[in-house]
Amino acid sequence: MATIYDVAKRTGLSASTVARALTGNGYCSQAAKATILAAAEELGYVPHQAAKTLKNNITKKIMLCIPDIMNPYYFAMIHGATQTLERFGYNIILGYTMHSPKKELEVLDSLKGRYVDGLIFGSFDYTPKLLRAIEATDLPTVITSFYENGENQDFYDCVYMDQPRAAWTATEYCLKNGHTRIAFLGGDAKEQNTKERFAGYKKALGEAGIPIDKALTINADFTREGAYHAFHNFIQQGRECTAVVACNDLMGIGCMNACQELGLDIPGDISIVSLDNTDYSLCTNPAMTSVDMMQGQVGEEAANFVMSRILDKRTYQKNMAFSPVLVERHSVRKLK
Amino acid sequence: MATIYDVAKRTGLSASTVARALTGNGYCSQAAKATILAAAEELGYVPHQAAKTLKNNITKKIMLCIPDIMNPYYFAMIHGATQTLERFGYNIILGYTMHSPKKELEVLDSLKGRYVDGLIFGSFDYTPKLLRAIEATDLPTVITSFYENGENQDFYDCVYMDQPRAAWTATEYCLKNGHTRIAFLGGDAKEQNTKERFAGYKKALGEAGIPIDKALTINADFTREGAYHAFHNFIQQGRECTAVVACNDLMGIGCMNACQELGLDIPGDISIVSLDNTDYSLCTNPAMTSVDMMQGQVGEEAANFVMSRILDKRTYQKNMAFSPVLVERHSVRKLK
DNA sequence: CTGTTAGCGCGTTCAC
DNA sequence: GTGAACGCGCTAACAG
Repeated sequence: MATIYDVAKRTGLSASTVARALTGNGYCSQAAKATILAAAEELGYVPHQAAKTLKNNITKKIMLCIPDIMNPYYFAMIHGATQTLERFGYNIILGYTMHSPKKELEVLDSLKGRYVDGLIFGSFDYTPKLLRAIEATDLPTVITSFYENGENQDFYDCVYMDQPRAAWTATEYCLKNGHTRIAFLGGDAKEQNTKERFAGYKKALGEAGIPIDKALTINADFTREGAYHAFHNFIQQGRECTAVVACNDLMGIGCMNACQELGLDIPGDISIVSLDNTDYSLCTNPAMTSVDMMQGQVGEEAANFVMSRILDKRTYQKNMAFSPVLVERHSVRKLK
Repeated sequence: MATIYDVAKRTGLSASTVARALTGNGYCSQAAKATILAAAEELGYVPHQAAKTLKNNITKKIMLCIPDIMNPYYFAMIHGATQTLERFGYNIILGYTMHSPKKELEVLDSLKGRYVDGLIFGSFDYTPKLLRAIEATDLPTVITSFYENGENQDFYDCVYMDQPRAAWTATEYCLKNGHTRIAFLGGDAKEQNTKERFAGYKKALGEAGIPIDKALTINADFTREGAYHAFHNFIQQGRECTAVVACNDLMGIGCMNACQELGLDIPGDISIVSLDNTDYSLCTNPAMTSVDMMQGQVGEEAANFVMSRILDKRTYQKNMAFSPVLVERHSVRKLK
């Protein structure tokens, strides 16, 4: 690999002149610059990243940390973030926490080696402990949920979908179509994610004057299989509902699978609305009505937010919430 | 950030003793080691990655380059590679070539900055030019297709699914079930990927003594929408087939969408087999028979192959082909 | 067993 | 305008 010293030797100039010519910082005659550029080209000179980093502490890399690589929910986010960061000449390092709090802390700990300039972090469940670990990295950070730390909030931004509103939108749509017995199909009730979505569901029912029926709350695990079994049980226990709000597309599909097996028609017998609006909702038959969570935009803005912290050295907090958009398809029956 | 010098000062020992204690290379008394470890812990010392890299030229990063982030086909591959590399303490840097030859060359060129130790590269279309660009990176490389360069093959490995065999398997399955008018739904006929799959389709028909009918070849673009329109046209032009071999799940689903809209029953009127076996094939109704391309294993082995080039300094070529496995579901009618 | 020294490649002083 | 010199943090060679 050619270094600036090779270029210096070739041109008869010194290494520091070469450095100035190449970076554009400091004085350098036009003539010298031209010969240097030509020589660099000839030698195939490319600056050594590690040497630059050691000098300026700039890695040109951002870690994007997500709970689950196989979940299509995150595809659009990765896409959006990648596209935006590329314009800044930044690369993404993928972090993968496998839905495990322990793994999250491990990944964050490894970041202390300063091999990235910033962090975009997605989790199902923010805790004070997690936030402390994020703060300890001392990295410009954006989290993809809204979370109030209580104390110091300035070290991270929130770019997120308004989760309660998304669930509210789905529930409200069922109500508007005349449904009153609406089941909620969520994940672990203790995780922030499910809590927020449940809150939106509850709010919509409350506004319609319908009390919460605990028997209509189903807790699964955000997977198709999990939801399939959970909904199968639900029906076999004799529970009755005319509509289901599923907390993600995967669970919406699991629910559909169960209905098909049990001979229940969709939307004739059971209506389904899910959250996410990934491509999965186009694959089902009938196509599934789903609430778009705009993960592409979340990824883009999250990237813009980290970059503004890095480039403009912003040190105060900025948050940005997106509002969900319901995409109507054919999985909900109009009762009125 | 604490450095070894901070630890040295704290313990009253020299920086090199600290380095030896921390890396485990070279002599260091147990007593010294204990105090050093304790001090390092206290100070929250973490080695600076860039400094290490500058010294040993080891980045502990692999670039994984794929054509399309939104395509679920690649997610199992990312997953497999990530899991394997993690065991080696390696991270993935995501490269995204957007299905564009120009972008591929750009990404490869950027790699000359030596910010990764190895490369796993996926493309739809390998060309001599592309291979030359890969060779120019001078990086241990695995490509996820089989491609014969003609000249120097030693600088890269191939870890791949046997594509012709995958298409052969799908076609053979239709034949075995009594179908004879079988359409081929592929991508751009000029790209290696579609060519290989078409070859398998052709071989299966040939073995059954059925001539290729050009009218039954449909060229779309590997997307759901593209396949939807292409198949819609196909039917409206009055072309007739009893089965379709779709080159990926997305196109299989597009084909299903078209059938549903045209009032064609699946599998009653049209049978569909696709390649990929992503989670998408479980979302449809009926569930889609699909050929598993084992992308998870491809990702894992590709990672193992790069690592063996890096760690064991292997310089000769190794290739590995996987054989596809058909996963039978309910989208194909048994005519006999 | 430990400390001194030098260098990885680059960028930024500071003299000239 | 340009070059010499130094340091980012770490490691390896050598000397003690």
